[in-house]
Amino acid sequence: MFRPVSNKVSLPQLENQVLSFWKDHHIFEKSVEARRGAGQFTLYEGPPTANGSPGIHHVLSRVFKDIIPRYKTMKGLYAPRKAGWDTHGLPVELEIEKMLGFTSKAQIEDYGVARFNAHCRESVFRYLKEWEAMTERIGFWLDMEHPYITLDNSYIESCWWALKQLWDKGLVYQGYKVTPHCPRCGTSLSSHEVALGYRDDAQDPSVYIKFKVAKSVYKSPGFLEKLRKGYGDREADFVKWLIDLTGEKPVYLVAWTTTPWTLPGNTALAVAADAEYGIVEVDEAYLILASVRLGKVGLGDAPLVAKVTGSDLVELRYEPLFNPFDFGVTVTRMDTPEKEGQPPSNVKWKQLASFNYPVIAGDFVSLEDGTGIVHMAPAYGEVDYDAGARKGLDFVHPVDLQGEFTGNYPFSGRFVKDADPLILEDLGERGLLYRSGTITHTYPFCWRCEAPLLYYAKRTWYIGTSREKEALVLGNAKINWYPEHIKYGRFGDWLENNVDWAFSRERYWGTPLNIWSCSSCGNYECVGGIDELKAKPDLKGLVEPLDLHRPFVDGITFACSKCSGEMKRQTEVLDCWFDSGAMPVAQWHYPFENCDDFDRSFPADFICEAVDQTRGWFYSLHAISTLLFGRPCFENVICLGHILDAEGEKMSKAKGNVVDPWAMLESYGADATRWYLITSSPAGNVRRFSGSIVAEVMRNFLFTLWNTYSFFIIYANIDQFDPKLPASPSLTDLDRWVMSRLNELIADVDNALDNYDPTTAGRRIETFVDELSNWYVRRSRRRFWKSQSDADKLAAYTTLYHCLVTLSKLLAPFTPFVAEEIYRNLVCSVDSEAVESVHLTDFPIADRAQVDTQLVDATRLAMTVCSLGRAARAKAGIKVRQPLSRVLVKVRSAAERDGLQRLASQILDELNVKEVEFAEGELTGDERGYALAEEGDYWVAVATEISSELKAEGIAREVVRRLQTMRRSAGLDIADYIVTYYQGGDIVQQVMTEFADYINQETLSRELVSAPPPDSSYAEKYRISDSEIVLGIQKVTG
RNA sequence: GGGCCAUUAGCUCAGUUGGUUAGAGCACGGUCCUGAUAAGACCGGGGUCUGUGGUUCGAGUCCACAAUGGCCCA
Repeated sequence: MFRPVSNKVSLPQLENQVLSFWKDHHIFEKSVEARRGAGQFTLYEGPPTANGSPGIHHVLSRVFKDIIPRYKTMKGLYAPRKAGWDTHGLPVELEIEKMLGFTSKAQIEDYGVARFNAHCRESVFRYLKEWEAMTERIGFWLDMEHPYITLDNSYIESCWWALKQLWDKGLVYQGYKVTPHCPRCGTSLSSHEVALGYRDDAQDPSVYIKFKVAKSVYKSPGFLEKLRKGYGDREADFVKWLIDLTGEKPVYLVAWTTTPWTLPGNTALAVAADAEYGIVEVDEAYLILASVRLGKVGLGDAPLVAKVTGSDLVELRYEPLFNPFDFGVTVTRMDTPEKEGQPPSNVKWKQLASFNYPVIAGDFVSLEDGTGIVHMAPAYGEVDYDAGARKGLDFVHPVDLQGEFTGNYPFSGRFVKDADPLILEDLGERGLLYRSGTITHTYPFCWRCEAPLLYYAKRTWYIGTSREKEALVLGNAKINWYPEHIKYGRFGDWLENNVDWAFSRERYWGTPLNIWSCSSCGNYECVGGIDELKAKPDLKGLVEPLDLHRPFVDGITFACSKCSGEMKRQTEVLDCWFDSGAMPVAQWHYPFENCDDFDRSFPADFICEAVDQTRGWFYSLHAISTLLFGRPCFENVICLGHILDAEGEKMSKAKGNVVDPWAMLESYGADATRWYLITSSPAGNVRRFSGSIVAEVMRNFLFTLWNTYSFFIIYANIDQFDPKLPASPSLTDLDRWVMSRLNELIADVDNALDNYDPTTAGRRIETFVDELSNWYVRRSRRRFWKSQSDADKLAAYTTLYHCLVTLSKLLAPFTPFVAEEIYRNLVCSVDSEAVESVHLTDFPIADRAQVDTQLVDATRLAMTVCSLGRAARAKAGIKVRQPLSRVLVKVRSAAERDGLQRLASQILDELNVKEVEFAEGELTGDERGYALAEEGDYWVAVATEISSELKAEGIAREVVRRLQTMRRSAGLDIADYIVTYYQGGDIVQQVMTEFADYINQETLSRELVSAPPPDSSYAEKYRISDSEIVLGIQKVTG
């Protein structure tokens, strides 16, 4: 006996029972262990950032992460899945800052880093619990007993090891990075934070500045020869020509800016090499700017003295607006300027005794605004800084982290924005201001304190990833991306445009930077592990038990290997993307232990995250792996599109349009949610989330499946079907058809999953379940219902049983709960030897020999014919219940006719007609007395004439239908026997006699009694075909 | 400002190498079928395939440009 099931099922309730079963019987662990020794399939779990509650988009990625390893396990592979949690980073800190009401780093320092970080640690574990609950409930099988956690000492130590490897390869260096900086909070902002604070109505100065060409430089003895030697004849000749042209009159290069406070930091001017520049004479002086901009700045009418190209101007020198040496500000320069195409080295900064302010060429120079000459301040702009690094420009940085001027300028001590007017006034007095106005434009402000953000160069540690660009690109060529366009699109472009990774952060809650520097000689040492640290000479400040976080590592010092001075740790922490990108090694505490585990699980077969991770985890994984091992660490990756709300808007807490996964899980269950996420759109697409479609999925797919299953259980139990009996040899065409479709399905699903396409696989299953329910079972009902137990009945049971058991296995990776329920009842209930879970079985293998494509094609055509036949009946207004004499079917070929002939009984039955005839060719007009429907090359006509015999038979069917409805209304069991009473006119009497056997059989009537129904019976009165009829049914006991 | 992706019925999505009249499900109206079904069948309304050009005998499909939305980078 199978366990009886109701056709009214609560899926969420069922799922909770299945969860208990899995837990009690350790099914996940067994599913993994059963394959030990087989080939390994590795999923790298991208660690969720545990700084908030999981949302529906997290369910999405976890479902796709789950389905592939489940499939691979059933295909016989050993697929351990280690959970991971990303616990460090600015978002965690920001939440604690918010909780404590802090707005600046100073407040954290005052509060105490130890206390602050303790809050961070605690908050992270609070969210871990929520994540674990969600993960379990959606059926994402993952080893959460042994997760990697990025805050563990062991994890941090592996990160240290990884960084030390890069250090030893000379890939780690210190440079400057221009970042948006809030002068009030005293901290840099992440790009996400910057995006929060853009205002498009910011008022700023819009000023045109005159930079005086330093003709005196060229007049110094031998300079032109020097220039000729260093830069070539062209530049030297141009300078000579310019001096000849302009004589003693001053020449100015005109540049435009909206940030006058950056002018003291100006050390170069950039021009567009190919653009035309004009030299105009104004008030006994010459001005140079792009020809196309002359009119825009009011110089359209000024006398044009000469035209030159941008490249002529390159290497021209000009006088500083503010000579840094006059104002007590140092000038530095990278010792070994980074040349194009050359790897960066450990840059040393050298203080200079003189300055050099040149004109350079830049492809970033726009002729759309300004003057075509761009003011460059390497300390205050990213483009400026990059140009400075490449061309070896001077670096002047007279502003402190509070945004106030240092040195002894007239405006020193002022906040930069307040200094703007003073700077302009000063320049104006010296005749260096050409024009001054204001502009309204978009500018970023701090989202916390509304201070204008300043772009600053700050000291930062870099990893020289661009040096390994070729390896990164070659490695990517070996990765399978789904969808494919990411490979050479978004991800490939990112690699092609690779820039060095600025990986240090001036924060508190993170993996501490494992670089110490000597306070005496400036020597740097990178420490690659705890034992290495403990072995350092004259080690001080290490407190046991060791916690590898700030502030506990901050006080650890040791003796410099070069000068015996005191080595102190650099105060920064690592970008948390370094943490997660190092997970291939750090999850195992490699190379300190578990080296075998690492070897076996590297590289991963599969990873899966959303598309925003191209610059995040996908990149950090790829970069670290390539730099450490020279190869990619993942082979296949599904890159998911984002989930938007029902209106196509991004989900955000602020908008209040966030979908709570628990609402879905509680209303419709995990399987419905999973099926929706898998099949509703391809993995890589953006998708709008719709709870109503989750409900639809539950009704249309899961309930159809469930009802097919419960239909089988009901009848199999009545007939005591034993699946262990040998399969019936007398399969009908209907059976052979569904077996054909089943084996096609297995092949399709297997193939799609093998190609990381669960969506196509799921949609195929959906089609099959529909066909199984609405054709196979619908057409087979009578076979299950009939009273005699013959070979045909057994064939139907065997076939449906096989389909359902196979479906449970095919569905196991998709809807693991309902698959488990169906499998356990169909298999385990009747076979104590069977494996206890569908997830411990092998994935079905398609048997091509069982696929009869001719039969499949013929059945498809038969379905079309039935569809047209029903349409024809509807047109004539004749119910399907009324039998008709014949149907005429027009087909295209003899082969089609033969195919349909084979299935004639199905067509007769479905259309309720007595015979089918086939015609070829066009309509002849002989179809009078027929109702007709056509589609494409086909037409189907049903004879509309109803003889008295047919009419009587129709009434008999009508009576059966009423009796069945009454049985149900009376609350009878499906297998209860009844006595039927009836009263009516002649026609009723005739029908009840003539069709007595048929009616008795269909309604489980022992006898038909022509008498008024007794009071104890269930009775109703109807009008059938213009006759009054009274029917009554009474249950027979015993 | 740059790059990538998407845009097909009210909603969610199919639509093969360009080739008859662009499909399905949901929702809506009507009729039918049914002792597995919360389902199903048939009919109906609902589409300038985002727009504009181009290539072609022929474009939802290929190309260019634009719009809208999303993501990433500036």
